[in-house]
Parts: sequence; C-alpha cells; structure tokens
Amino acid sequence: MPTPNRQTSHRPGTAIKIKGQVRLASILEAGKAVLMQAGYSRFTMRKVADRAGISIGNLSYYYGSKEDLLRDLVDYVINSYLVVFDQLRDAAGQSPEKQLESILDYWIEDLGTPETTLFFPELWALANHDRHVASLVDGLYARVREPLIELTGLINPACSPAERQQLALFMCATMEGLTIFAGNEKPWAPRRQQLKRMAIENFMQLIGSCGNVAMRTNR
Amino acid sequence: MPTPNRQTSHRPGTAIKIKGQVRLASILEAGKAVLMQAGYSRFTMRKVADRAGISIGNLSYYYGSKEDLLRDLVDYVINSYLVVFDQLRDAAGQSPEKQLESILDYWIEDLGTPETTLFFPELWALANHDRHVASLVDGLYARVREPLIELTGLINPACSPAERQQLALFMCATMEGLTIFAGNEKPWAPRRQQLKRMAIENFMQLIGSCGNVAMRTNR
Amino acid sequence: MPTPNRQTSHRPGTAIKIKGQVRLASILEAGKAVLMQAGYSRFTMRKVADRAGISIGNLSYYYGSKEDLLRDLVDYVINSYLVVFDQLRDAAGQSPEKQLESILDYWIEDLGTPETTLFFPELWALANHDRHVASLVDGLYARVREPLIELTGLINPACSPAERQQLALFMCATMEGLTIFAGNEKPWAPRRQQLKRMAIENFMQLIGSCGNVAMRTNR
Amino acid sequence: MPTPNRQTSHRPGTAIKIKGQVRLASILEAGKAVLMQAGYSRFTMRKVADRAGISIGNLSYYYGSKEDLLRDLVDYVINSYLVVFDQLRDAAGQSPEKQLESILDYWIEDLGTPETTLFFPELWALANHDRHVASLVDGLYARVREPLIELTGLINPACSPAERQQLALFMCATMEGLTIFAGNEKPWAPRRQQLKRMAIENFMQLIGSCGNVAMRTNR
DNA sequence: AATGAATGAGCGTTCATTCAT
DNA sequence: TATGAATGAACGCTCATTCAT
Repeated sequence: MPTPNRQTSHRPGTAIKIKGQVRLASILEAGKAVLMQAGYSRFTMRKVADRAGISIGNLSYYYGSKEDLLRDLVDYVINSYLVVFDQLRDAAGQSPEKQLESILDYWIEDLGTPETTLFFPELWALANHDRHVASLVDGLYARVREPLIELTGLINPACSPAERQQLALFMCATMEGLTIFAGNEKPWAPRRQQLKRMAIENFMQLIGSCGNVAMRTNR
Repeated sequence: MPTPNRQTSHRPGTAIKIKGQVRLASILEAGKAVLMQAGYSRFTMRKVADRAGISIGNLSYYYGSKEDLLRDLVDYVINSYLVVFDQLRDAAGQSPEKQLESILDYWIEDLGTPETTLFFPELWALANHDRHVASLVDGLYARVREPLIELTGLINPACSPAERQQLALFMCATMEGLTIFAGNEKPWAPRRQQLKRMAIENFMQLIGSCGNVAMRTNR
Repeated sequence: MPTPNRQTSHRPGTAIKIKGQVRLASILEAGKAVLMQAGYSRFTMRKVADRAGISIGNLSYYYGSKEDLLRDLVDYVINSYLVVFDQLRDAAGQSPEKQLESILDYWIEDLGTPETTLFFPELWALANHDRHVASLVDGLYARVREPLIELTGLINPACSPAERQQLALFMCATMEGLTIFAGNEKPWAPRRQQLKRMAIENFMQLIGSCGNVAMRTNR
Repeated sequence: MPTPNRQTSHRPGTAIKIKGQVRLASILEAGKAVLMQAGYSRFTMRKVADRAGISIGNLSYYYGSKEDLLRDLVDYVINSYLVVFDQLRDAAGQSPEKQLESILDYWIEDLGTPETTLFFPELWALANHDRHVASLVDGLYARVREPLIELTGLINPACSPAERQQLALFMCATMEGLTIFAGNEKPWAPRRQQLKRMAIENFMQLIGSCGNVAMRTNR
C-alpha cells in the first residue's frame, strides 16, 4: 500500500531548505487550527500568519494566494487522515470481522474529536464550491472505502464487487452522518457508544444479507 | 400537528405593509439562492440585495445586520423543509411500513436536489460556529425524527422508546450522510435508486431486529 | 426689552396647526437632548426622530435637511437662554452692584448644569465651521453683554463706552472659560462657589479700576 | 522639567522602520489639519488618508481604529503645546512679573492663530464625550497651570497654595474663554492687544489682592 | 527566508434624503 | 400630518495581495 502522495501547492522555489520545510509545516498546522476554529468564512491569511507566528508577507512568500494555501491545507489534513487509516489497515492480522469492527470503532471515536467534528463539515461545504477540494474529498473517501470493500468481500464472498462498493459507500455515509449528530459536543455525543454498537451490528447484518434475492433485483 | 412557527429577526417596524412583506419574502428567497450558490464564505449583503433587486440601503432597512438576515434565512429555509415533512406525515393512511418507505423515498429524492445538496452542508458548517443556527438545526432534526420514532414503534412494538429514538437518529445520520455522496452532481448520484433500496431494506431489518438480545446488552 | 425673535427654519407650510407646532417643539427638545448627549458628531436625524417618537419621514416633513434642523435647534436653545437672561435683567430693582452680582451668580450656577456644560462647547465648535451658527452665537453673546455693559456704566460712570464693552466681553470670556473647568462633572466643579466669589470680587475691582490712567494708555 | 511623554496608540508592529515613523508623523499632521478644518463631525479616515497622501488601507495599517487615531492625534497636538509651554518656562531669567507677563503674552498671541482657535473648541467638545480625551485635556491644563502657580507664589508669597491653584485656574479660564471671542477671525480679534493688557493688569491686581481678608472668608 | 509598508477592492453598516401612500 | 419603503453615497474597517528591503 503506497504512502499517500501529497500534492503541494506552495510557491515553487520555497521550502527548499530545512527551515523552509519546517515553516511550511507550521503554516499548515496553523491553517488547520484556524479553519477548524473560525470556519472557512472567517479563515483569513492574517489569522493563519498570526497563529504561525510569522508575518503576512512571509506567508505570502510560501503561498502566493489564499486558494493555494487552502488546497494545500485540505490536502495536508486529508493525508493525515489517510496515514492513520492506512496504519489501521496494516495493523490487522485478525479475522475480517474483527478488522472491520476495529476500523469502525476507530472511526466513530475519531468522529467524536473536535478536529474531525469541526473539519469535515467545512470540507463538505467547501467541496460544493471548489472543484479541487471536491476531487480531494472524493479521493479521500475512495481510499477510505478500499479496506471496507476488501473486508466486505472477505466476510461475505457472495457479495458482488458492485454490491461491495455500494455497501462501503453506505457505511461511509452513515459514519459521516453520525459526525453531525454525535460529533464533539453534539447532542448525541453521550450516546456515541450505543450508536457505535448499533452501527457495527447493522453493518454486519447488512453484509451478511448481501447476495440475497432482494438486493439483486433491478440493478 | 402544529404549523412550524417562524421567528423573524427583521428590524421591528419594517415589513408592516403588504409591500414590505412581499419584499421580505423576496429577500429571503434571494438570500437562500446566494447562500446555496456562493456558500456562506461569499454570502454578502450586497449579493443578496442585488439578487433581490433592491439597494443595500433597503436591505439594511429590513435586516439591521448580516447576522439577523442569516438567522432569519436559516429559520425560513428550515421551516420550508418542516412544512413539507409535516405534509408528508399527514398524507399517510397506509401501513406504517409503507408510510416509512414513502418518507425515506421522498427524503432521498430531495437530497438529490441542488437546493438540499448545497444548503445542508452550509448548515452543518454554520452550526459549528453559531449557537443559534445550531439550535435551529437541532430543532429541525428533532421534528424530522418524530414521525420516524412513531412509525418505528408501530412497525415493531417491541422497540423501547430509547431504542426508537436511537433508531430514528441512526436513520437520519445515514440519510444526511448520503447527501454528501449521492447529492446533486455527486459521484454516487447515478446510484441513488439503489442506495435508496438498500437504505429502506436495511432500516426495515434494523427495526425488525430491535428488541433482540443483541441490542439490549450493556445499555 | 423685546422678546427674543426666533428665526424658524422648518419647512414652509408645516407647523401650521396646533398639532404641528406641538410636534415642532417636541422635535427641538429631542434635538437638544441628542446634541447634548451624543455631541454633534453623533447627532443624527434618526436619533432625533427616535427621541421625538416620530418616524424619520415625519421629521423630514418638518425639516427638509439636517442643516435646517441644526440651525433651528441652535436658535431655539439660544433663545431659551436669552429668555432667562432677560427675565434676570427685568427682575432687578436693586443696586447695580447687586444686580450684577445676581447675574454672575445665576450664570455660574447655570454653567454647572449638564445642559450648559454639554451644549456650549458643541456650540463653540460648531460656530467654527458654520457661519450661520457663528452669527447666532455672536448674537447671543451680544445680548448677554447688554446688561453687563449697562450695569458697568451704572457702577462706574467713569468707564467709557468702549471700556465698558471690553469689560463686558472680558467677563463673558471668564465665565465661558469656567464652563470648561468648573462645569458639570468637571474637575473644578467642587470649587465652583469659591470661583464664583473670586470672579465677582475680581470683576468689581476691575470695574472700579476702569477710567484709571493705566487702562487708558495706548488705546 | 521632564519632556512631555507621548503615549502612542498606533498598531503594534508598525512604524518600526524610519519610513514608518515618518509616515506616522505625516498622518498625525494630516489628522490635525483635517480635525481643524472640518471639525470632528466631518473628521474621517478617508480625509486623513487623502491629506497624508496614502491609501485608507495604509492608514488602517498604522491605526486600527478611528478612536486610536483620534487619541494619538489629541495626544500629539497637546504635547506640541506642552513642548512650547515648557520652553517658555525655561526661557525665564527675569522677574516673576515679567515671566508671567511673557507667558500671558505668548498665550494670547497663540490663541489668535487658526490652529488654536480651531483646535481647542473641538477638544472641549470631544472631552465631554470621550473620557480619554478628557483626561488628556485635564493633563494639559494641569501642566499649563504649573508655571502659573509657581509664579503666583513668587509674586505674592502671601498667597496660600490653595489660593494659588485657584488663581491659576481662574487665569486659565479667562484665557481659554478669550479664544472663543478673540480667536482667529473672531469678532474681537481686532481688540486682542487691549484684551491682553486688560488681562495682564487684572491678573496682577488679582494676585496682589490675594491673602486679603475678603478672599479668605468661608473657605 | 522574512519583514514592514502599501494598495485598492470590498465588506457590513449608517446616514441624510426622497417618495408614495 | 404621518409613515413605511427606498436610495445611494459614504463611513470605518478588513482583506488578499504586492513589493522593496
């Protein structure tokens, strides 16, 4: 499995020396914090520069435009999620059911963190207005579905590839939807564990019922 | 079932004559269009005024601040969803299974419209940074869950109230999550019908398995 | 002594009926309050209308422009001072010294009121940028000096008319200067009585020394 | 005697290089000119920027708010008066009477300049609505009274400290009051020299009569 | 690699003013 | 007389961006 490839958008010729690379990282971390705390509508170059402890002039040296910064930022954050997801996948070694359960378990715990609760809605809204962000988001979810598709096939070999993809998408939808209701400080946050159990049991049943007559009609 | 109550935030003393009320409506429609097309980060008073065909001065006459306009706008759009949802509920007359199916059917069709696809992600992002919007959104979903909870109880009387609430929330989460993946012009839009069928079958199964031993443990 | 003539600037054709005259008076009172509390830089038609309990539209019916309102307002307030001053003058009947003393006494008490402390500095500043206000202010002080000039002549007949005018102006200057330092809530307000005594004694001495060699040279 | 301390309110991090300091000075000069010519009610950031020959953006770079600019401006102008006043005090070397006379002479000449005639009434009006300006003005006059108090004591040692303070305040009041009547282009401007002589003689007499029975009663 | 200085467009908002009713 | 509705200019201020150093 390949390490996620980052597509950097910073100004060519910058971030060449080590100091520059460190600075770049601090800018992206600052940008992430600002985006999460303020939301994209109040996401400004000044705030990012301030939080990174540099001047706006210097920020402009690395990112010639706000758009470039945003894209790099989205790419950066998405990749950090992918890295973790890939690690999760590698650290398997158990039955496919257990592996799936552990992925879902991690996912639902993560969706309860402030980072994920705040970041993803911004991402979804952004994707609706920025094609580049949309394609990054698509790429993220495609990668996230990969282990789901794989494990679904292992759990129930009767599942066709198309069914497995749809199942993976369905699980994704439920999990992302739960972010809105059971994310950090959300009304259903106290019931997160029960929702987790319901999701896992439901998904297992769903995978099990795959290949049935009902699911094959009219497709 | 009560008609949704709108809490208007426009400047007191305005929208008193018919002309003003008409204008107010046109402002809210314009605001909705701008919010959907441009996203909240590019949602400006001038754009709303332009689209409503009035001057900024006149927009300010009705809404003293952007915040007021946004709140009224969110309230207005949310209420228009509630109105439809309440109609859906009233137009029942069939078996609870069919009623649930028709709600889900409507829901998934609606989530494929540009309006819903564009509006809701903005709402989720906004709710993370504006308490007032957050409470309006909470209210919306509470109302949306009502018929779900009711029908779940009719379909499977073995379901406890707590279970029914959780089930309703779970269904909500899945549907809203599908907006991101199968909304208007989204990658999975062509598979919307299959996803609909999967959702309905899955939810029926889920409701049916309610009250089982597996779901009752550790709660 | 003539009653002060008010030069009204309200729109011709308005304030014809009694209701209109009453309204006009309430507008002027409202304007006075706004000017004192907010200062001219924050003196707005809206605030005046609000305080008068009418709409801006109706305020515009009476005063076609802010400038007109301001002029009428200044005229109105100035006249109210003149009315009191004239009463003071009429209610004399005592020795000229006592009369002068009673005028100065009233003056220094008045300068301690919030109205006078707040209104006059606005007037002085306004007069520097509005010729019309300047001439109204000049008229006010000319009238105020009249009894001073008269009494000075009665107290010390050796005073030439020119000297008497200069003396009256000098007294005016001191009193108005005291507004800045010993007006309402000003640092020297607690010492107002001592300052009053100092002023009265000093002016008496000054009037007494009029006609002396020292004051006549080089003029 | 300490050099007056300026408390600058410009945005931290600006005016660090020489160019910035020069710009700051030009802004303050521009601001002074605008305040004097237009009055505070028409004192706008744009006018100041225009007069300083810079963009509003750049003005905002130095002063984050109009309030900050105004405070710095008042502080700046007041300090320029204090600098001159302190020089006047230092350049003594003569009899206390002559020193006092030279201060009053300078004062009354200064009050005839357009700068002083226009600036101070704005200051008095401003002080009524802005606590910060009020305290700067209080500080100014406290410093201005210092040499007056000192010289009064030298001229008439019978004067108690309290009497000397009151005398100094009284002289201040008269001089500031004269600004309104005999300032630049004011009706009494042609009689400024005679008023000066009257003031000086009067103050000398007043100082001389200090410590008398009349002045000591009831205090 | 980094900064302070500068720009100009655009923001939300307020304002005096006008007008139909 | 009085109001609600409407305008458009101007306000203070923020913003992304550029540039010289």
